[in-house]
Amino acid sequence: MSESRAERSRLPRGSLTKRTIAETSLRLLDEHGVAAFSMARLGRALGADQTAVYRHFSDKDDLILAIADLLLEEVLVGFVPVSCWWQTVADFSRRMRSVYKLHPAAGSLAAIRITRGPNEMRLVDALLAATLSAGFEGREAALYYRVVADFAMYWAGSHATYLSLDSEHQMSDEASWTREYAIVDPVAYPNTAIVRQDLGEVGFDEIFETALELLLSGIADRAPNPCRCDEGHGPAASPDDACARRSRH
Amino acid sequence: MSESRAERSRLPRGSLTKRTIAETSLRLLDEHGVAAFSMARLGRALGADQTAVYRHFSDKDDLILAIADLLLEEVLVGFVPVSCWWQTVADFSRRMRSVYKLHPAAGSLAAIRITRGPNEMRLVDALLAATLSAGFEGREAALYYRVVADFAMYWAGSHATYLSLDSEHQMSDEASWTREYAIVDPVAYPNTAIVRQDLGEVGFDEIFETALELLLSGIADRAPNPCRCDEGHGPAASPDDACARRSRH
DNA sequence: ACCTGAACACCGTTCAAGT
DNA sequence: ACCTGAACACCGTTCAAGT
Repeated sequence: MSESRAERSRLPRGSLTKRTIAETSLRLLDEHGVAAFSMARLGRALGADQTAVYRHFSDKDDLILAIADLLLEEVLVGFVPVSCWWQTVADFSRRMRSVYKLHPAAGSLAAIRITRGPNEMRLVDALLAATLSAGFEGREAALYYRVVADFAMYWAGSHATYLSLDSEHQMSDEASWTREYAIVDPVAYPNTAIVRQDLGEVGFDEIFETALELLLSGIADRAPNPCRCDEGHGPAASPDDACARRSRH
Repeated sequence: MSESRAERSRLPRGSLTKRTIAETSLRLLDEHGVAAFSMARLGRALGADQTAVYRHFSDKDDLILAIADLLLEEVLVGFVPVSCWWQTVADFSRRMRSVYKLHPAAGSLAAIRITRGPNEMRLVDALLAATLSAGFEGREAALYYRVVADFAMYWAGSHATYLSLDSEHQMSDEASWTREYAIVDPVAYPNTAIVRQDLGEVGFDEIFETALELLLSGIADRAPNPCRCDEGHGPAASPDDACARRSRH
């Protein structure tokens, strides 16, 4: 935490770069949330005047795109496309969500932003490779690529936004809102009353994994090529579930 | 547009209510976007001092929740749960997204916010009725309810946010970003190069309908009860596709 | 009880001036 | 070429004063 300095001397010439500014922004967002992400606080954290950032970014939105690219870079760390397209898409979706959950404030700002940077291009190409290896062609390949890419983006972004709002309102418990339904009026809302106990016990991880499995098994049903792996597809997909479904073709 | 008044006299006593303030906010957001949604402009639009709003809402976030509830109210207009759970869930998801697309600025602010108002409770109960009628019970019913509710919320919110950003950056064409991939380097990104022509031709409506159909057909595969309707399930689901799948059980 | 308006502590961004 | 700092036009919110 070198956010404030008692005495600040003029910074040496090339000490501010796009990367250091973006990294410092990300640290600031991680530590103090969206509310603390102002140009004034960023300048202080950099040991520079707040307006020095404008030499490197045209405006705050431009800086946010650089932060979004940092997140994508983190998604790419350890992401290795494999021959099985199911595994590749599932791995990408999980990594995307993990990184956004690790950086909820940055994730909420980066959500659905298109950076057009090399990190994004690499991810797009890897996902398209998976879609093509599933046997889809042309327009259909583009469609299913968009479906899985948007799915991963929207869920990661939405969960990050939720966590970001949550920590700002200091409620921390991710399932707290569902507990409010436990005291619902059974006459006005009979169906809610039936599952009132269960609603609070379903967590975001399980919801995400279920949605992911539904999506991928649906695509597998429609894909010309089954994937080339013989085992299960991760935590939520048991072998006899996912692979048996694919072997119908 | 009565946003500005040359001369403003003191407002009569009960002329400001939660509802009129929320409705004026929604109109302001629709007409001028998120950037124009300030307490100062809201006050002017109401013909009142900007601080008068604080008599009715504790802060701006409280007001945003009221706007979110207005959107849910609009989702409920014409929403009639039917005996077929597939149709009910599909109808809700489409209505949710339609309303958010009609109000992109408000939708981007309302995204993933929980209002706990009666409109929300009614929607939750209707979706739970659908899930239960599919034959799911207890914890599993709660899980599949959350999957479809979150799906609808995240896609509606993300598309609204995208449209909201879009109109702020004045690019309007929803597929413009995909065109940039048309000039991609085929050596560095070989898979992208293969489908470069097709990427720009896939629209958000088609992506959404495909994702919805994948999700619902996946749930139908796992549901104890097929739904009780004999026809197709809307624009994207042809009879021989959706209903044939369900009749496997 | 409800609306007003001055005041406060912030914002993002611009631009002429420094080094 | 790069960083500084005063300045500008905004923000959301508080609170004592009006009616």
